[in-house]
Amino acid sequence: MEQLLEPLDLKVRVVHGFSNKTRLQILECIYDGEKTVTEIVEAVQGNQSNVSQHLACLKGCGLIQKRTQGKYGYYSLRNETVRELLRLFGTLTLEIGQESACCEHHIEEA
Amino acid sequence: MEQLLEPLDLKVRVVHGFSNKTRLQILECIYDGEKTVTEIVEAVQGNQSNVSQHLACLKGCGLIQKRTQGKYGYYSLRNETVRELLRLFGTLTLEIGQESACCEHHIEEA
DNA sequence: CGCTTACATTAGTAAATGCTAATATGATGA
DNA sequence: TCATCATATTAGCATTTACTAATGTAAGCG
Repeated sequence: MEQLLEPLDLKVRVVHGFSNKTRLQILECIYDGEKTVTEIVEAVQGNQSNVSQHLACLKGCGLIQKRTQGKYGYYSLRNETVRELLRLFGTLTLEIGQESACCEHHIEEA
Repeated sequence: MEQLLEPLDLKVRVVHGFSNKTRLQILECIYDGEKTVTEIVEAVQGNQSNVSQHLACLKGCGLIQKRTQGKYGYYSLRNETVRELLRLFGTLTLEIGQESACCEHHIEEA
């Protein structure tokens, strides 16, 4: 029911997983180990439905994995590569610092 | 005219730069060195206006830099961290392979 | 100068995305 | 088995995003 994706499309999908504030928060909050949905909701101060949707997105993108135990769902990062990417995003963000302007249609210099 | 962004928002903006097919193609096509806009347009088989907009976006996000010489604009990756991130995206994509499902509202398993 | 090349910008639109609110499901325990 | 807790799913809407087409600008050249 789904056709094979060419590598580039696959890559876009993977990258896309990182590109949202809530999802980044989720990823960072499980950086050190698995957490339940409720714990994640608290950590990112989000709403349950919203976080749940983002978790599904992240899982669909392959960035995280889920382990179910009883009524709890435990989410964790997929592997070290994901962790390494998160680290590098931090590094790059520091390098770019406040220089980076706006990405939207109306680019204004700081 | 622009307020300081908190680190997380800055990071979101940076990540966002990577999260589009055309932008990813642009970044990969200048992976090995600077290129002019025309060269990039050809490489990604895009339309000039569209590519130009994405270049502005990438520059705004801080992922690339521009050097102007005469009527030519040469674009190149910002630094090694950007290059490293591109490499890691490739790695992670391979790791995830075709497992990754769809990120949209209608998640269908392959 | 006027034409052409290289690139940027604007406007409008279609599509993708993210959010909230409401509801559903499934495990647990009184 | 009924109530509750943990989580998932759905629907609808508002916002953001990406694309195309048209136009603007500046450099180079005859």
